[in-house]
Amino acid sequence: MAQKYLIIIFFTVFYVHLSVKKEVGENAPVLSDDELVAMSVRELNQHLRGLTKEDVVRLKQRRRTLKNRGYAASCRIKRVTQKEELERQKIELQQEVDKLARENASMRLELDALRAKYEALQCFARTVTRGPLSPGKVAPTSVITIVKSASQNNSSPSPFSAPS
Amino acid sequence: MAQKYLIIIFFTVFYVHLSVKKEVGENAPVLSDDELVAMSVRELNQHLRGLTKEDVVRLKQRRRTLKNRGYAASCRIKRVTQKEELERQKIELQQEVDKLARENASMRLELDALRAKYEALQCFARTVTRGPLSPGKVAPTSVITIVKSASQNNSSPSPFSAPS
DNA sequence: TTGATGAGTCAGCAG
DNA sequence: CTGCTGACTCATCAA
Repeated sequence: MAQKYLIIIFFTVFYVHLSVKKEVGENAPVLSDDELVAMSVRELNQHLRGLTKEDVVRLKQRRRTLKNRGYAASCRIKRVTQKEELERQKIELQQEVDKLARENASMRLELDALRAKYEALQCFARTVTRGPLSPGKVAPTSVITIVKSASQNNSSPSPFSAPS
Repeated sequence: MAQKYLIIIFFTVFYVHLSVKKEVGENAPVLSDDELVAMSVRELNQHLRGLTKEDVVRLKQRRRTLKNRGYAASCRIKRVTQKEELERQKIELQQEVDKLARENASMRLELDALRAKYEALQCFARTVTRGPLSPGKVAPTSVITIVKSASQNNSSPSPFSAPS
């Protein structure tokens, strides 16, 4: 009857299984996970003396699994580290953009102001140079005169201020 | 003897295990993973009719596991998507920084050039205005005269170039 | 219950 | 072999 053979097979399988478990139960506790994973190959080989071939395989597999656990952890840490790094760089670049934009805006203002001053001076120079020649038609241009007292105790006073 | 009981226990355990496997073997193939995972709860309940309580649990668990597989996949996709997005934004910001820096540099050149032109014009104006009056000592105070030109199409040609 | 995510496990690749 | 990473599973949390 088939069931009889099944029982025998099951028992056999389980006996093997049990005995293996027992051996593992006797030998494995000698090494903690931390010890096993931190051990060098040479140290490991010394602990492998007098063990079943199967036990050796089993122990090596446990070591590999423990190592993998660590690799997985560092993989995750690396992942979040890289992400944080990316975000940090992004913030840094954003700050640089802001700084440059501010510089840009202020320079644009400065440029506009200087252009205006330049043009004004240009007109003034025109009137001065051309005025004496033909006082008649100076223009449809308006004239603004600004007096600025710049020098306090200047030995060689300049009639014109430097551009702001 | 203990082993006798162990055999009985093992056999019992395995008999249950086997029969369960058999039931799964009979019922599971009816539904593919894709079908099961795509099924609504209501549809699922209809397929659950006439199944062992244990089978119901098993089928629901398989469904949950399949769903989880999908969740894990979208989690990974999301992760790489976010990373790509971050890198994209970083490149974008870097380009903006470059653009602003270029603008900045050219404006700085323009500003310097204009300042030089302004000062040259200023010197010229000084010689023109001060030369005739009193080449020596005019005053401890500086006077700036700014002329604002309002008209665009000036009929009279300008002796000075416009600011570049 | 559903969806998301950290951790652990395994497969499989690269050095 | 060692280390890394994608995929899967499970536990666990939040909605």
